[in-house]
Amino acid sequence: MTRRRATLKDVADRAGVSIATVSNVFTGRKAVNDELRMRVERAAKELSFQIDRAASQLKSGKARVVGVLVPDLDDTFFTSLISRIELMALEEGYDVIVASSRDDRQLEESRLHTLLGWRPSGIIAVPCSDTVPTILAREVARLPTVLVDRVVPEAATADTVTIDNFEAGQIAGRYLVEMGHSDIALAASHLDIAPIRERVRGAVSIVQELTGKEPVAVALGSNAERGADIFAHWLERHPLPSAVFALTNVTTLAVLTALARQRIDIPDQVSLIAFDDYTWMSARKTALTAIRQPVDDIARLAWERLQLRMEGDASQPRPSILSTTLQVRDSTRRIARAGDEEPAVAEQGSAAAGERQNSIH
Amino acid sequence: MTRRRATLKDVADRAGVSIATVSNVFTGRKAVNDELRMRVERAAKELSFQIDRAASQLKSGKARVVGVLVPDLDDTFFTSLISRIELMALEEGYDVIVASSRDDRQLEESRLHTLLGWRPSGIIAVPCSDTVPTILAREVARLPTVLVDRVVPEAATADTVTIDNFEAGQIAGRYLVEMGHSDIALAASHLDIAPIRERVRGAVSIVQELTGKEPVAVALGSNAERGADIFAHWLERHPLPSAVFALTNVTTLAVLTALARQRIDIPDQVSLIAFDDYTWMSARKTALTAIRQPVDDIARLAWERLQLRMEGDASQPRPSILSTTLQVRDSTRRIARAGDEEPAVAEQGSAAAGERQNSIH
DNA sequence: GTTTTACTGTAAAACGTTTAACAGGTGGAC
DNA sequence: GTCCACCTGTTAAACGTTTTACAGTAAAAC
Repeated sequence: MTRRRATLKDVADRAGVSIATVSNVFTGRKAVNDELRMRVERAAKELSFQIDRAASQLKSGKARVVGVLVPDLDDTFFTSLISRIELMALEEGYDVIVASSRDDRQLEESRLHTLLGWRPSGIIAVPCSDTVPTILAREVARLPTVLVDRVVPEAATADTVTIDNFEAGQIAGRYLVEMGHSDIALAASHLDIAPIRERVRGAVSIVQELTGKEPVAVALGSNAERGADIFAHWLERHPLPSAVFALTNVTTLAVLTALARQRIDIPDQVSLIAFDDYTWMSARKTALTAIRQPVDDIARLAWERLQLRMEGDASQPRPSILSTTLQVRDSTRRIARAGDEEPAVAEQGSAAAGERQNSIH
Repeated sequence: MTRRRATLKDVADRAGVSIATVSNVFTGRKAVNDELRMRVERAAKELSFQIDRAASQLKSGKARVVGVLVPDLDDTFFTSLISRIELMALEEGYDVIVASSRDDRQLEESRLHTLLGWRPSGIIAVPCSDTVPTILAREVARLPTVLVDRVVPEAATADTVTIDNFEAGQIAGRYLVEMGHSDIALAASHLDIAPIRERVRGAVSIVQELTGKEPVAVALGSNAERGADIFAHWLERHPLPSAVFALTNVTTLAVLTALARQRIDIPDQVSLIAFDDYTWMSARKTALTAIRQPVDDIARLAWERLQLRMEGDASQPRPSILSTTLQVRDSTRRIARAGDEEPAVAEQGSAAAGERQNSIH
């Protein structure tokens, strides 16, 4: 019943040819007479034969697998990356092994270690911190590697694909200032992650330059529920800012949750700029103004770089830096500028405080 | 520079032992003298040696990989499934190969075929239609297989883990009727998918039993943006129902998008029950009442069943059916029942029509 | 008619592991 | 003192492919 799996030899015997011929039929690297080919194909189908990848890979040394490592498989940013990579990999005949580091440096190393055991043709990794995992740094000479998102391009010894995080911060900051805001909170995840720091730096620098005021950054972690608690707690001991810029999609969720819980209205009481651009962000009465990362481009670039490397390109590691765009929608209200014709900020602040009082009861 | 990868033999030479000893150190299936063991471990570290899985698997016949096939890697329901499976797999020392069938029967077969090439220890698959892929049906005797979500448990020849879709429809339907609704639209994805049909059947049966009216099902597909267009279009040629029950998280998104676009208020103009329960559903002023699938339990059960099979359990295939729960929040308004004290439904309908008129301009 | 060339098919040697079978040495039981 | 068991370590044979080298045949070139 549980019959042994068919091998090249079984097919060869049944078709009355040598295993080399069968192999040639399957790999196509040598012409095979039509009649024989058909015999082989029929035999293979009858035995539901399937090349054993382990054996194939062992002998040929070529793997047709890429490893993809991300910090969190529940974060839609990373899964949409994976979805796109999986598609391109499929088209080129590669399979994808996924691993999640769960934002844990140690797990990251160990996941990479087992990933490497597959002798993959390449690795696309989103590190969980901005120090490149030692195991990758060591392998980078022999293993095509592309680092995505959470990287400092200048420090990396491999190809990188990142967005211009500083610019992203600036874009959001400038827009908020243009809309009259200067009392701004930055909803960060972790301040020790390079791209987050850059987003903060971008926003802070432009807001400071234009208004003289410094936005305050709050670290909410990378879990939406816990982040909501932290932000709610923060709201209790600080005056309500006139605008919040969320620096990741998870902190966007955290901020929204906290705000909803305290019945603080967007954008009447506080304006919001979200990060990333997902369907749910527009599927609401007040659609969210958001900084959009070009996920498609990120995935495509990462794959293209990886492919080049897998084809043997040994040139200097190259950083690719993509721009984000601001999707203007309804969650950012124009308010009168502080110090302009009327003391709008104060008014806004007190109104908000009143409402909050209300909701905390 | 691009040095050859270290093998057992390299380590053995450097440590001055035989390759069998090195293998024993790594697999631990035979005791090795402490001193030798340490020599081996040091040599391995110095060469950054790593067992070649292809060779190991070829020889031992054991794989320590499971394949996971889902219909869509952009659907959070499936990715949260994967996330949980990956964690449990990790704990047992398995790696995970993911593949997406992109809701395409043909691609599904071909993805499964390549998945099988890995000789995985097991496969967890969410079929894209309710007919079990032929290739799996054929393999099921020798390959541990668990089918999840989109399956008809009675028809499957493998273990299945599903929710009680009929019951889910009933729960939502009953709740809507209790809240006074009888004019109900069902936002389905595809009506040819068994679980969707069951959800429809559940909702229709209970609503019909309690009110005599039959909810109408609309097929919106499995893409939120396109679904929103379809639903918007549907709204234009039908009177606004008093409630919508979305049967998947994607159609939830589609409905929300269409409603937001036409400025139809939830729950004032139309009530909504969402499907699945994600953070973004509560992170809004009117948090969504939703049917919650026990994703954790689904993933856990699927893994446990798979593990049993991988350990050799050859008993009859067993279906596991889990219950959903209704998370009552703010998106479903209580209205006066049709035919009761006041003609609320008609009033509701005309108000909605007016508003819609407005938005279509 | 002989030599080339081209074309197909096969034999056989790896690839890096696991693992059965064996070898050598030590210590205990008798 | 002999025998046996035990403990460690090694040898060598697979596993199912890919691929090189070669053989055989037929067609083309001379």
